[in-house]
Amino acid sequence: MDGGGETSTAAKEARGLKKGPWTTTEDAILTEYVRKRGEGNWNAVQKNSGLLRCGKSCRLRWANHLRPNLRKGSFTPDEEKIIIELHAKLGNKWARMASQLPGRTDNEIKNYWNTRMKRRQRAGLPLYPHEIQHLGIGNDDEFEIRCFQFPNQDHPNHQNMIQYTNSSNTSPSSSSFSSSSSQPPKELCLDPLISTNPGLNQIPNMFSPYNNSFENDNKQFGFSLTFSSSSSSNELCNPDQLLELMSENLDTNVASKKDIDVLSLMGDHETIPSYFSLGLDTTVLELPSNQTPCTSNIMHDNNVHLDSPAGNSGLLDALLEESRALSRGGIFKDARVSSSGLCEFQDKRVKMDFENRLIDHLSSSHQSSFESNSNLYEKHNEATMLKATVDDDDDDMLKSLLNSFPSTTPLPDWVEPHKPPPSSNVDPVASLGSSYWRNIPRIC
DNA sequence: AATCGCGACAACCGCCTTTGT
DNA sequence: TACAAAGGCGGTTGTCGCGAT
Repeated sequence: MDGGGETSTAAKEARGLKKGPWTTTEDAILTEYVRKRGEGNWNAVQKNSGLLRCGKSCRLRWANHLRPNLRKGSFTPDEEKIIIELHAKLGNKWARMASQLPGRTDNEIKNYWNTRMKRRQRAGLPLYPHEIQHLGIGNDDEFEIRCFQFPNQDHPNHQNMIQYTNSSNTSPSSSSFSSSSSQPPKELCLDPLISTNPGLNQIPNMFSPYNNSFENDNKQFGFSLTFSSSSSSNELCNPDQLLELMSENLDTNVASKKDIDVLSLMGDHETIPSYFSLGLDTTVLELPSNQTPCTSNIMHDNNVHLDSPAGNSGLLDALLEESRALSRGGIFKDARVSSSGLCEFQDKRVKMDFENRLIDHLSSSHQSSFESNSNLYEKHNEATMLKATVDDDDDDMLKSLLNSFPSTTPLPDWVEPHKPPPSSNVDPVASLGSSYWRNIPRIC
């Protein structure tokens, strides 16, 4: 985490400064020096102690290995949980994370995280457990937004994370906007296949426009969705009815997973990308380890901006390339409007992603009622978790889900309010696509 | 027994920020 | 205000040990 600075390797060697692992003798000298003179003024260590190490190397050695109250050994489960949560909240701010973990160094945390990331990447798992996504934007004076494309079955070993840092004091609450005031966030570029953290700003409203086969009459719900299923119901039912229904629709094999830990189901069994947070006023682009920085702007089709990698690992090159390819083709290359006017998505991941987002949104809107009824809450969690694994063709389930929430359910920010059907001379596919891309904010 | 892959860890590099003059 | 030095940070690389093949 430290070192170099103004002193090049050649210069150090020319000055007779040592590199490489520290010996116990050097450690003893440094420890004794700090004991006598205290921390700081590290460049004076060499002069005053005879230690042939540059100041930064001394500081690093002291901070990471010699200073008192350091905790050694593996991270505890609690510490791991904290790290994951902090990373979801802060990104690669190792020093800040370390400040939350007494006795741990930024280097330790960074090493842990990078190792973990690689491991999960190989396993095709998302970086964050599902519940962590809700922590993505905290209450700090700054918040960061990350977008991820997690590995999935179609794109194994591809992982993308772009982090946007808000330098203003914009609060999370002020960054979201209601559906009625459709003020878009500051532009961001997003991979269209990357899903959006529920309740945060907007995402592609690929389901909303010009569909009428299934339309919720409730004005407060105020949006329409279309399903290929021929059945429809405008009856509202309560959440537990939904849960009953969802449970009934789960196949027995899936239902047998009831004993599986809920959180692990949420995080590790997702088969589609389902995390990321959107934010406003993005000003700084940061890229964690193994990720690709934006260095030059490339404008692709559909006004989506993506940046070319520079000096990154091959992994990120691949990720960016995939992202670009998806952007060029557009998610709507798979969208078709059938003769019946139903929007069908050939890429089921898109639909599943939408469904899961909606589930998250609706459930979070009713978190309090769930929490007041632990059994119901547990059931809901179970159903939600298992939803990710059930047959995504089951549109009845989603329909019932939508109908099941009370009329006071707020409209997700990312669902466009219901609009009257367009005139017949409007190409529904074109409308859909333009609507979608219009709502893709950009960065860069 | 040799090799390979992987995880854990330590250390360095280069850049940026802060501080002092 | 400008400059240089010191300190801090994130990214990257190298090494070592261990288990699997």
